[in-house]
Amino acid sequence: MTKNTPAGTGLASPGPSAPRRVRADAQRNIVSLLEAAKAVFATSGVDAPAKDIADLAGLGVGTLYRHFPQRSDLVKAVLEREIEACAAAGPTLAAANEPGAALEKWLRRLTEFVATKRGFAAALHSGDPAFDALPGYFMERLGPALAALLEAAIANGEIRAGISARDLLYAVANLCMPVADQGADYSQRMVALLVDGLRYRADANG
Amino acid sequence: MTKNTPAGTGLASPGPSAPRRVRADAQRNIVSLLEAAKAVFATSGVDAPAKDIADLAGLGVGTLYRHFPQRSDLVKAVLEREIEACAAAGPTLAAANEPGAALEKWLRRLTEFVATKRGFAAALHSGDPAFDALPGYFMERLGPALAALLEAAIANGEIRAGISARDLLYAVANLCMPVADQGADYSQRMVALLVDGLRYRADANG
Amino acid sequence: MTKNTPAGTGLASPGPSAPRRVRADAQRNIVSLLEAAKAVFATSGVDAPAKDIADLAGLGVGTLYRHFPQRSDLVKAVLEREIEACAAAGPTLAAANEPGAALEKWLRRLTEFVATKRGFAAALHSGDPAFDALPGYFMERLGPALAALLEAAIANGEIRAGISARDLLYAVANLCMPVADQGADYSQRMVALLVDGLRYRADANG
Amino acid sequence: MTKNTPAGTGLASPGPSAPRRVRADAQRNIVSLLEAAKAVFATSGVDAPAKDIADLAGLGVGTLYRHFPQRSDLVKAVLEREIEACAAAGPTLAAANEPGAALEKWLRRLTEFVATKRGFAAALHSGDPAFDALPGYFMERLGPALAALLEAAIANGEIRAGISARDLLYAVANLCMPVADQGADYSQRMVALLVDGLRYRADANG
DNA sequence: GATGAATGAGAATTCATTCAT
DNA sequence: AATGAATGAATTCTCATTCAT
Repeated sequence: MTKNTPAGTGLASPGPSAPRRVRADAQRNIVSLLEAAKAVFATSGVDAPAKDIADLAGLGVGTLYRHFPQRSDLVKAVLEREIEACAAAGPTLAAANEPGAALEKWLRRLTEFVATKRGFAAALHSGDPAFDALPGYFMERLGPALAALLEAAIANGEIRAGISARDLLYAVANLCMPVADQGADYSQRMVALLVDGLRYRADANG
Repeated sequence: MTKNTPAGTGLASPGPSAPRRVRADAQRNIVSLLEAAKAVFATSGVDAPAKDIADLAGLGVGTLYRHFPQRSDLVKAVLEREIEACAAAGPTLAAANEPGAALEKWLRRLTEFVATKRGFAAALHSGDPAFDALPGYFMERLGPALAALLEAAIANGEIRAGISARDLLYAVANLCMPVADQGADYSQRMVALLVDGLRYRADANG
Repeated sequence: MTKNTPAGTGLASPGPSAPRRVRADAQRNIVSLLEAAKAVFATSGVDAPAKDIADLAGLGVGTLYRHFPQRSDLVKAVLEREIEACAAAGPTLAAANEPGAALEKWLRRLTEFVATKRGFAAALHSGDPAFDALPGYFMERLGPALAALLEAAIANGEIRAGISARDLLYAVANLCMPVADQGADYSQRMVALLVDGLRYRADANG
Repeated sequence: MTKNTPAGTGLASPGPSAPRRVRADAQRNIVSLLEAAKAVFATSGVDAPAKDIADLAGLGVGTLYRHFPQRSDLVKAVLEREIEACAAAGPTLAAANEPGAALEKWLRRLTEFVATKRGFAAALHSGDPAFDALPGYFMERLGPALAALLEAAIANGEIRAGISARDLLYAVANLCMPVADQGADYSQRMVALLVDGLRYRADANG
């Protein structure tokens, strides 16, 4: 492992290129850190002091920095699995539903994920250069999944064309920002409204 | 005026209860501070160092704290006039347009204001307790204005019922958060989409 | 005073360009800091923790950083007066002695100063970019003084030509580095040897 | 060999008291570490992070600490061979040259060695107690060599008496400290000047 | 013997806020 | 009223050294 390689979740089995085994105790610590980070992010946002996270994990800050040299590495790792799962849900939903319904369900799922992950939306907006890479990562994984659903629904005449996956993705991320303790389903309602907007005059497509 | 009452814009004429005249030079300083704050907020966000604002105003930080003991007092004061103007535009637009068009135009105006005020949307979300009062203020002034427009459009059968002014207000505020340097009209497009959502199945109202 | 202007010793009376009066208490603090820095530099070298200096001065670190944003500003200020005095001694000695004797005495004086100022020589060599400006400052003030003495002695046939003021200045600075607790006059002996080197075959000049 | 005896270069054949053979692979690692240390010292000085050296050697830090418990052990080992060679050059030069010339040539050789070994001179001066033993080692090996050359030249009337080998050794070490990117031959020029100082009034000896 | 993970004590630096001038 | 000096807690990040694997 080179000097600054951030730790992944370590779940992937070592492929042919895997350069080095992760020691068992280190792996345990990484998991502790991720869990602690998840909890602290939820409580105090992604800008929480590194010490808080290390303390909760019962480890030294040095260990945190060793595995996650950049703050964004930690955030990314915390989100990694869930983003992946969300992306994977796209094809599944598309196979089991009408295109429009698949799109709606997927956006609902995305909303659930982002809205639950308090602090993730915030990280997307924090001016902190440490998070510069996050939006890109978010787009890279979820953009194609959404684009496919979008195209199918448009082709099927259920929604109108003209809105990019990118715009929609960020709109959802934005709508999930917590304000003034809205009810839990505020985000879902607003995203649903957005979807209705997509449906409005869908027949104007062709 | 008690020792720590934050300065308003000083535009209101001293009412019958006004205990103290604002000295002319103090008034000048308040204006300088507001202009400086506006500029700095736009550049560095509402969390910008107090010193930056005081420096730009050509004043000492002490003066800034005298007039605006809380950070949120300053933010509020900076926004006061524009929020007021936005609220006032409601009746005007209602008088000159069909209800649906009036709503749409007003939301466009609101979007323009919020989106331009980089940092305002962020302040709305900052966990900082200093800004706790901001969302309330925002709602208090603009809620009624939007509610009136909403009701008229619903009554006219142009949009469907079921969405509160509060939800919509925050949705706009959220959609105006800057992410990954979207184009300038991203916010307007998303808000328009939201409005289309309101129109979808408007006839299902009755 | 602009944001990062380091404090001088404040001894100069405010000339026509003096933009701002230094407050009396601030001036007192600056003096405390300089004295503390001098003591700490002597003990622990110029890389001593900022906290040590602030503590000794009975002030907060913030105050130290306010007046001396860069470490080198502090070092410079500590040395300023003595470097100045050393430079001033050049003409005086030249007026009262034969050229060769004047040169020798001046170098002796320089040696005394540098050797006493433990840490100064070290600062000159520390790779720390904060001190990048120091050698330049040292040269700028003392270079011309030495050059004048050197030229006079060469013209008088007492020493040979071919050694620059710059080389000699740095040689003295180097010879004053403390090693393995040499006796106090080690530096003087070595500089004297260097001067003898200058005298060797002085008549080869012409 | 006790648990923490630092590794030498391992060149000496195990004497009668050698309790343990150095394993071949350990010997290979020691060589790797010395080469890496040499390179890193040249680049970043003798205070370079231990990790940098271990990485360059392709080994773990633990291995570095096993063989060189103290930082100075490493520095000493890196210099060992060259210091030895320098010491050995004394008799050789003495046999082939007039005493004065031998002295001059040997000092030139010493200067070359010290000046090239960026960081060595610095280590000599670093307040770090880890290096306390270095000056002693330096003196112990080179002092006698220089003393012999010095005495011969004095006896021959070529230089004057009164300067100790110790003083001269440290003077060279000092003059080789890099300042303000002097030209590469600055050190040689200054040492030559010092030697001329020794020659000045050499006839006053007797 | 080798490894590299863990530790945690520093050190630098910033900035909101108070208060003497 | 205005000023801006002082404060020091808070935070980030680094690295020498130890020790479990």
